[in-house]
Amino acid sequence: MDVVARRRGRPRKALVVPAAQVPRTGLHEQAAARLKDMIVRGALPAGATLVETDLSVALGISRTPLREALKLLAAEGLVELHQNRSARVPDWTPEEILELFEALAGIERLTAELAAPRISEALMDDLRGKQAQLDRMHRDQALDAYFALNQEIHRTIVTAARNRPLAEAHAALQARAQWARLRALSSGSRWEESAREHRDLFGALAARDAAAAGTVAHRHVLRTGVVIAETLQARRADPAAR
Amino acid sequence: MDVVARRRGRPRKALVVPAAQVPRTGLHEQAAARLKDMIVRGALPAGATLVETDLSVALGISRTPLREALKLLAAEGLVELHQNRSARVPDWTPEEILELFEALAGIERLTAELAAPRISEALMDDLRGKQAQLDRMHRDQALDAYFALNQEIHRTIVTAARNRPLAEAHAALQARAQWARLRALSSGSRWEESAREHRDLFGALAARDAAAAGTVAHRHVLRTGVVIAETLQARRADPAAR
DNA sequence: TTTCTGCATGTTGCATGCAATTTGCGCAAA
DNA sequence: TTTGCGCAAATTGCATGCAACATGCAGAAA
Repeated sequence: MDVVARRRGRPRKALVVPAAQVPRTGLHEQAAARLKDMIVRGALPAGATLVETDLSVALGISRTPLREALKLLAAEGLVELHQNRSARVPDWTPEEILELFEALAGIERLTAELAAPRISEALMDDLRGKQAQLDRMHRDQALDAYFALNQEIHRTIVTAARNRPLAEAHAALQARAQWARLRALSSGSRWEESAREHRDLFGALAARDAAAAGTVAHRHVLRTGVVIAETLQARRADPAAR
Repeated sequence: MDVVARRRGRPRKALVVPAAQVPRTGLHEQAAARLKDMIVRGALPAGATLVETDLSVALGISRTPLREALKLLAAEGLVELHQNRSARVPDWTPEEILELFEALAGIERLTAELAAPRISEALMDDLRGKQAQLDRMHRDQALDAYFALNQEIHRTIVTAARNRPLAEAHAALQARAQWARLRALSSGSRWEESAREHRDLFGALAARDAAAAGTVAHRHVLRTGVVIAETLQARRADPAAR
């Protein structure tokens, strides 16, 4: 049987007014986004068993789109699926988190190296502004805002690298990394170091020094991962520890 | 509502004989595997429109598992899904293929760097054997076998890096890369070069020289990508060209 | 007691049906 | 001719039903 359908008739002419791009999205996509958020924020705790019927009722949708959403999350490593078994939120060990940040560090090294020579002037200006703001937040000790902008800067650099597959790989790892970060809100001692690394990274990019940018990015992310993994390890031994 | 189910009753004791691990797998997974194969081999050509009903009949399954399979493939970039539109096999441009190999080269650099210090003796022996066999195939001009073993060696190195997230990212890119490789079966001129690079890579790994292994792996994959993208470009201009 | 077996219950995997949306095409108007 | 409109057919998105499988427990056997 021929399963390849072909376009029939003349192609429809494009509308003159492209009609506001409302990103209408299917229920499965919405469900995936909501579930991802719930897992990252801990509303669905590590180790939780997800029963399809319960979850579908909770989200107000039927099992069909929910199952599709779970498959998407499984592809990102956010849930574990096994044949004829309920989905589970993985309980990542500190070792796995370290592995994750090792991968993330490697990928951010690549993006930094690629971004250095090919970042556009517009993005460079954007980055300059963000870096200045980050410094202010550091000076003002605005931890939450620093945290958020930090993430945004990393994403900007990934964008500047202009490599779609790498950006996708990066995004796929980010959810789990965010889970770990939220669970081990960085201690103040690392803050100084982090801020300095960010200044170095920006400097290397501004100088279009690919090797330096890559090295700094790698060290920065890996150090972050080590600290987070250590914090998780300590908290695992003594859950009350802050 | 509480959507988190918990284990009830006493845990069942593990079987003494763990019963042969038959990897029973759902229809959606099988469908995804078959479709991936069909796309990579070109049975579903680039640009093809995939109508769910037709595909499900062709595969002998219903639309439900088929839709789940399509979602999985979309996550790997093997099909494009748009709201209320039929799935489509993307028609990757040579530029996109080059981007893909740029990402792949970066990731394989990372895996080579990680593998150099941490590869186990067993895997090193395995690799030694494969490298010797590859040299024989090169000498005997056994192109197909060389091609297949080549891929296997790359996967082995990824395994040796012992980093799950990186391995997953690598695997996700591999399908599209394979699509490109099959469509631009490498010209003989590049063969010599490729064989030499493989010897260099093995040498660097054997010497546990991470930097060298990374550099060689990166150059090797990127060169491959450049040649493939150029071939695709030429063939696009003149489809009859061999 | 401890271990095994069969059954009731809970849960997943898949097929099917229906409504909503898109698409193709004829036909009228400019 | 070209453009716009509207309807019918094709197609997707989602809900629901049912069979297969897994799980936990009661009761039998060791």
